[in-house]
Parts: sequence; C-alpha cells; structure tokens
Amino acid sequence: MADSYHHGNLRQALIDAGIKIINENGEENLSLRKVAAACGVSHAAPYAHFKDKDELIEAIKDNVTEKFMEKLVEAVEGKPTADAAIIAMGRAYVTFFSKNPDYYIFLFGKQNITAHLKMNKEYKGDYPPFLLLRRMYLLHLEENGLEKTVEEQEIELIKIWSIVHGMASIACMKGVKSSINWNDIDERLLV
Amino acid sequence: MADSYHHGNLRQALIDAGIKIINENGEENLSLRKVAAACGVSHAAPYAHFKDKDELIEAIKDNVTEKFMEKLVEAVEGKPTADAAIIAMGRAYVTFFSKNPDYYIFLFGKQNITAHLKMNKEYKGDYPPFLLLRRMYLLHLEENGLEKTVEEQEIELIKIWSIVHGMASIACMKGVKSSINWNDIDERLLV
DNA sequence: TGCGCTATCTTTACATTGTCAAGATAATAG
DNA sequence: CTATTATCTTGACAATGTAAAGATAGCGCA
Repeated sequence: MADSYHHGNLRQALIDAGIKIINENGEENLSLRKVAAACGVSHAAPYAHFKDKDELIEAIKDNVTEKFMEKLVEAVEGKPTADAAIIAMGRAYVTFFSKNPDYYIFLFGKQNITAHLKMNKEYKGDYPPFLLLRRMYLLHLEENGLEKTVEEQEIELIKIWSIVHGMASIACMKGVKSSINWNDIDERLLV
Repeated sequence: MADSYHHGNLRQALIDAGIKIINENGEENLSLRKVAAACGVSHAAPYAHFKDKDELIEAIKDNVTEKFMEKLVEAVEGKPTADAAIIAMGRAYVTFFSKNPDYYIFLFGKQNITAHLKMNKEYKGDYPPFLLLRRMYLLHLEENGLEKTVEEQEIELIKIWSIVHGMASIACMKGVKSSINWNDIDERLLV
C-alpha cells in the first residue's frame, strides 16, 4: 500500500513533511511541490486533500497548535494551586516558542489568527490556549476568594496573556539584548 | 525628468508603492513586479536600487519603523512625568498597530527582527522603540529616586515592553473576544 | 463475480514571480 | 565632446501555485 499508486495516508504525511520543512528550512521554503516531493508523490497530488496551499498551512497550524496545547496542559497538570499552574503555563508558553521561534512566526506571523479561527469551526471563535488560561484564572479567583467584575477579569486576563505572549514574541525576535534567560523565566516577571 | 527614461526618484517611489500595496492588499500581494508596475517602470528596474526583494522589504520596514517612532516620540513629548510618558507611549504603541494590523505582521511577522537588525547598521543592535522606552524608564527611576540593579531594571523593562508589545500583538490578532477597547487603553493595564 | 463509481494520483499546461544577463539610454565627470 | 557610470528595458529561466484531463485502484452493489 505504502508503495503503490495510492499512498495510503498522504494527508497526514503532507502535514508531517510540511512541519519538517518549516523546522529545518523555515517557512519561506515551504512549497506545495517540495512537500509533495518529500512524500514521493507528484506535485498536484496534495490537491486531492487540500483545496489550496492555505488549507494545507491551516492543517499544519492545527497540528502545531495541538502540540503547543499539549505542552501547556502538561505544564498545568498536577500543580497544587491555580497560581502555580499559571506560572507554569507562562513558562511553558515562552519556552515552547523560545525553543522553536519558527513556530511563533508560523502561528502568529504572516496571516493573522483571525483567518485561522474563522476557518476552524472547532475553535468556535476562541483560542484554546486562551481558554486554558481563563480556566486557570477563574480557578485562581475561586481559590483566593476574590470577587471581580467581568470587565476587571477581562483586563487582568489580557494583561497576563499580554505579558506571556509578549515575552514569547520578544524571546523569538531576540533583537533586544537582555540578560533574561528565556528558558528559565524568573517568577518576578509573572506578577 | 519624472516622465523620461530615468525616473528621477525611483527608490523612494518603490518604497511608497510597496507600503501602499501592503496597506491595500496585504503583504502577500507585494511583488517586485507589481511594485515596479505601480511606478511605471519595467520589472527589473528595482534591481538598480535594491540587491533583491529582501532589500526592498528591509527598506520598507525602515520607513514604517520611522513612522512608528514618530508616533511614539510624538506621544512622549511634552509629558510632565516619565510615568505619564510611558503610559502615553504604551497607548501610542498599541494604537499604531491596532489601526493597521498589516504593519504589525509586516514588521514582526515573517522574518524575525534579528535579520532586520543585522542588516541595519544604524540600529547598532538595539531597537529604537526599545531604546526610547529605556530612556523613559531610567528617567522614571531618577524622578522617583529609585535604585535598581541592572538586572532588576532589565526585568522591569522587558516586563513593560512585553505587556505593551503583547497587547499590540493580541489587538492585531483579534482572535480573542474581549471587552477592551484597544484604541483607548485603560490605565489599569499599564502597571 | 463483474461493473461502475469515486477517491486518489499523474501529466500537462499556464500565469506569476524572483532573478540574471545583455543591451539601451541618459546624466555626469573629465 | 567623449568616456564612464547609473539607470532602465528586454528577454530569458527556474520555481511555484493552480487548473484540466486522464490514469489507477479500491469499494459498493447488481
């Protein structure tokens, strides 16, 4: 099957090959034809599985986002308090993109996430990592017996996420010299 | 001159045309040939002014960064205290990218800023907006008679910039529903 | 079993794009 | 005025995304 006219599982193979190319050669080297060649099929074969290049890219983004979420969930699991979970999540967030900046650019660069969310019914308009953060945050309020208006919550949430996301962004750019070791974030950074 | 064989000021015309295309049709529609056509010259004419497409893009980035810095400086000027200046700068920062998300993607997306800084001797390894923030921050320490170690300073600086840059980033994505009006940031967001 | 339907893949073709090389044109220095 | 140089054009090529037409094979149904 794997060596016959029909590939067997070309769709996932194309996604995997795409991720590999992005990791090894950067997103600018990701072309439909190279991905197809990497899978040993003709350059038009992907069109049986994806409407166009964008649809392949969206599929790859979903795949990477899943890996991202796995790391975040992994970091959160088993933490004694919501606060500890949030800190851990922040660390995992920055570490993930710090380890492979290409992912940051790939996920948040080029096309903004709005288009991505629109194409992806599963998200229903909300970004999974942000939902996870909100859950942890609400838990934090509960654990500490805090009462906040929805607006106050929203502001604090955005603030936390901005810090973490901003740090990830900056860690990826590295344009600014800094004595911070991004792979081992200091607690002082996270409120 | 403007209508003869020689264009007169093609270099800047190409940059302007590039910015226009990015604003109107997004970065993915920016091609050397279209930029050239928009200026009424042949498709290879840009090569007299730019080594390749990347060099044109870098020139455009410089131009946009200048506009960005103008807004930041404008926001900072005439503020009574460093704290007020920092708040104003944060507002201007987010507002700038909130108004035209394409600029955010263009400046910080695709190619990371490291390459941009490397190609640009003028920056000497530091990003102008960050330098401005650092100046304001040091002024803030001075005005309030605060003593901090360099590491503490660096952490606080990164933190402030992370919040602002992260907010700008999130404001551009808009994937997350939020009750925040990005064009009129609440002071509570900025420490 | 055999027939056809459909998903999958190939081949061919075309437009767009970045880039290069060779030549044309004009500005400028000497 | 002439030679040099910067600027621009033309023509070509390879890489790419994409569409159309056809080949192949698996699967349901008679």
